[in-house]
Amino acid sequence: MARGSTRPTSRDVAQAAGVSQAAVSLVLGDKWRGRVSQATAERVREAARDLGYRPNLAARNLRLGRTRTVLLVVPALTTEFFAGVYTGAARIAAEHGFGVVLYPSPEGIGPARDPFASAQSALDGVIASSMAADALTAIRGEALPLVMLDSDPDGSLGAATVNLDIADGIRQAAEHLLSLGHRRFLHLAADVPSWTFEVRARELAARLDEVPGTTVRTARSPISIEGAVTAAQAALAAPGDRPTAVICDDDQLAAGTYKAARRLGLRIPDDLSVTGVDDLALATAMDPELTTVHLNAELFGERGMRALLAVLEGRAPESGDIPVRLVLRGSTARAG
Amino acid sequence: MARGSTRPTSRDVAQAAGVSQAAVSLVLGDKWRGRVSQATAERVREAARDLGYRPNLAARNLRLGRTRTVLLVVPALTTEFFAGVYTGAARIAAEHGFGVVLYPSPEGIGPARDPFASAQSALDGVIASSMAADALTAIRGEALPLVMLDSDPDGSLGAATVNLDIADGIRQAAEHLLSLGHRRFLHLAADVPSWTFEVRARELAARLDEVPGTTVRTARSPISIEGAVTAAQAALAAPGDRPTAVICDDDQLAAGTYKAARRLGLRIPDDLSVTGVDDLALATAMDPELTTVHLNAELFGERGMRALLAVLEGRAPESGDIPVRLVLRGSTARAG
DNA sequence: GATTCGACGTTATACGTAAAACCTAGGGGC
DNA sequence: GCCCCTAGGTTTTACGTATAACGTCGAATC
Repeated sequence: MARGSTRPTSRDVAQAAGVSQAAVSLVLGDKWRGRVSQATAERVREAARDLGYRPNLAARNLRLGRTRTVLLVVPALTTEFFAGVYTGAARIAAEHGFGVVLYPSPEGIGPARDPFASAQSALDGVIASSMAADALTAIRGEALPLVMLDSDPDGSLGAATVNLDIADGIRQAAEHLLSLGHRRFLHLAADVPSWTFEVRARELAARLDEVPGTTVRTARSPISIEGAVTAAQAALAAPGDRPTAVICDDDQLAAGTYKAARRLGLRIPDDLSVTGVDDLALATAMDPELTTVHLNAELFGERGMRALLAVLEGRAPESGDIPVRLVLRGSTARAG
Repeated sequence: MARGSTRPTSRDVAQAAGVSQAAVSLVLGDKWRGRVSQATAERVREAARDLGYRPNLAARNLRLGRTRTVLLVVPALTTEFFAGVYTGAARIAAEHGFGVVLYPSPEGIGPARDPFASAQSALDGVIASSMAADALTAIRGEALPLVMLDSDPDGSLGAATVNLDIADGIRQAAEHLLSLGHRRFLHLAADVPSWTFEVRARELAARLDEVPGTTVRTARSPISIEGAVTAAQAALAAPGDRPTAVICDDDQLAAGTYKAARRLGLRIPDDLSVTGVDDLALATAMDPELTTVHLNAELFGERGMRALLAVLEGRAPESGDIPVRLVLRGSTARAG
């Protein structure tokens, strides 16, 4: 195809078709109705095909002042959750002629590298998870159209937000465990400063406060299976009456709790009920399968992208949280 | 910062500093030794800072004809393996002033969407996993500098390859199980056409053929925990002497095998030994912990990026496969 | 005192595209 | 016969940057 030398430009196509460069631009940009004859348009398209012409995106972006590319800033890709968010966002983007570039907040790449230098590409807008804390300040400075995922609607300084109804999910989990007779809880919380985790803590405390006789311990852990093992083990082995139910901020923490329970000789769900949040593949791989709050990651990404498109077009984004639901499996049982 | 109107250009900076646009370019491009006085350079830098100037990447890319951006094409982001590859590649890229854009091969986005349209950005080169099959033909057509990950060194048409020494890993696993007395094997293979899986099958067959009295069944499964459950269950329950050891193409398949074993009432490792490949976080979360071939994903990404940089500079990429090692844990035991 | 030279800049140009402004011929209306 | 309109193009310009080519002025060389 490419003759080894340099890529063909629209001028090369014009020459091959015997027209001006402007005509090529009109035809290929589909703006030729009434400006170029049917026959000429066909000649141009044929020449472009023969030469293997691909428009130079740098030139187009420069000319148009926009790139039809948005950045998706995520905390990490160590679980399939944000992969799902990306899939949803990319699908909607593709339907509107946009591309999505992923920016996983760097761990070990360097101290808070600038996402915009990294993407090396001008951007029309940004979708950012509130969990990608170190990238957020840089994003703010750019004054780009911005949609925040799982972020405080009041504290987001006017940026559009798209949220999962995580409060309702935690409420469902608490309700479920209460109805099974549990009264002594452990909240295994993610040690990450993000609204989405603050909500979990607030909602859980609020609900359990309403029920007389309940107690709740809180332990904090980094979001990883290994980290959760030590945190859960310490919290479960602490003096005082042992909790009978553990509410984990996500499925990885729940997996760590399983391992901690094994080490302590506790059986799930007989001695200890456990719930998670996310519904990763991990959740059904464990023994017993994990009762967890299912999050629709792809829908989350879709809604995020739709909101950004709305912002870009000056429309108001769709409002309302995305519903979630507790999936009952084998890790929860009647308090013994 | 940006006054709500439009972003400042190098010309705005020039005006603010009382110099020409060319001088701004020289100073900010660090090419001013002997061409601009120290004092003027400082004035320019200050003006740029005050205005919040950011160079327009589209313009720079157009002018230079390169983008210092490479594309990393991966099959999926459902495990942390390719997240590690990205981290390694991005680290090396950053050291050389490059950015890395991730392109997860689409599942459900559309029929083989063009990665280059998607990235919406001109690219200097591509690093592609051989597992991202549907994207590969599009990549070939672009005649871009290309590095293949885990691809057949002979069949890659001259593209540079960087490979894990997966053959050695499988050999270590087979050796380990043979030394424990196992003779009846199940190979749970990934149902994905990729060199990296062909190598596993070939190497395993070759090693077991050398030992008289061994038998090996093969089952194929899509790469997911759920998919592996059915495949492993069927293969283990098939008529004939049951295998005593299962060699899985990756850890997700191993996790599925655990679940299948539970359903069949088989205990690991007493009734069944299991090995995997990858060493995901999953591997140590399972009970018992999984004996598996540890792959250094970050090093893999680093080597891939280094090879691409070499290609871009016309040097020969470093050769030699990346070593791997079997990590012994609790899922393998003496054949009963 | 003419020449050279380095320090310090400026002017001009090109990258490839999109689109506004312009041109030309032929036909229809009056 | 003149005017205007439309179809079917072309010429020109601008996007913002990097850099090659070109000045200028004072000091140093011979």
